[in-house]
Amino acid sequence: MQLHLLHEDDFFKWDIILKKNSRLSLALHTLAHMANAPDKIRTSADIAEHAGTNPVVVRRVLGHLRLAGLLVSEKGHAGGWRLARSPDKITLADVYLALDESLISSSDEVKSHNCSVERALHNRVANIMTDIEESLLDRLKATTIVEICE
Amino acid sequence: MQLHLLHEDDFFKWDIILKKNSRLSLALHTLAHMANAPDKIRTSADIAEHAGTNPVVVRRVLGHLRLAGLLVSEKGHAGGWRLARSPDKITLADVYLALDESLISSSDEVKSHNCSVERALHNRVANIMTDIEESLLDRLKATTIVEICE
DNA sequence: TTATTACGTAACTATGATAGTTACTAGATA
DNA sequence: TATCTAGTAACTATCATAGTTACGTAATAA
Repeated sequence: MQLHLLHEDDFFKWDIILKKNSRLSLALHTLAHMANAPDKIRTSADIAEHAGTNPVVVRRVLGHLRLAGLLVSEKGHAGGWRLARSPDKITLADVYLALDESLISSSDEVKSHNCSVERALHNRVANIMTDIEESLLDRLKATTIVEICE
Repeated sequence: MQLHLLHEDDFFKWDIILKKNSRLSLALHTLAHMANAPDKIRTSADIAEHAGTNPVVVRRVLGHLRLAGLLVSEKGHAGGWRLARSPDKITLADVYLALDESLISSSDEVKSHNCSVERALHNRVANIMTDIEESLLDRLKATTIVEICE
């Protein structure tokens, strides 16, 4: 434990996210359904029931999509969620980015590495992961949420 | 909570690993140092001290590399760890695979999805991630642990 | 105007993955 | 035979995430 406290920054960690991450699943699943009936307004309760989760979790996740301009939400009677634009204008990359997902940890640019080997290793892997993430985004950009339902 | 219990399999989750995963960091860092002095035998205690972690954690992680034939370990006096083959024959991909890392969860082929949209979405994303992982492995294969120190 | 509906969000709890730790066994060597 | 080191089981600690409760805010129907 002392070791951890003394050396916790010694190691870089290039973090790849999405592990057991259901936010992207929830977001894409919901958007895909919305793409099938773009005018229908859905409540977080309905979405949550279909997805097998909690309305608060739904509002939490879809809130990111609202901030990114992919969804709009309305309060009160007959309120709920709907697409903010045509579903053929929403790509998987839009959703990925809206949720701040990234293969590389943002805490990556963490404190300097004491060890030159560590620095070199970090640079190598960071370069690779940056390229890979770019490839991933290119692929995600090539698919819209409409295409999922076809 | 009941919802979770009732519907926990409703959602697919394509898991991408490495998040906050220090196993790969520890493995590569250690191998890179070993590549600098291939004949030197290092104890898990020495490695742990340099890495700022625990000898048991080191043995646990390096054990995977031993099973994969990248390292050998010896017990007793003057025992410890060393490379099993020339460092220019060990690529980053070897290490990645030795640790059973994968961008895609192995629990991905989980129970059937009740929802056709979910199935379609899963297939789309799984295809993309499979391709991306292949690209990643290609990139990792192109770098050996020797090159890190140069 | 008031009741109802639904989002927005804070604060807390539960779960699960991972690392850290202790303690022991097995094997090798001085 | 004493010492050193790996191997490993079992436990604890930490942290990220999801789930939950509770309440405030806004919109609308009556």
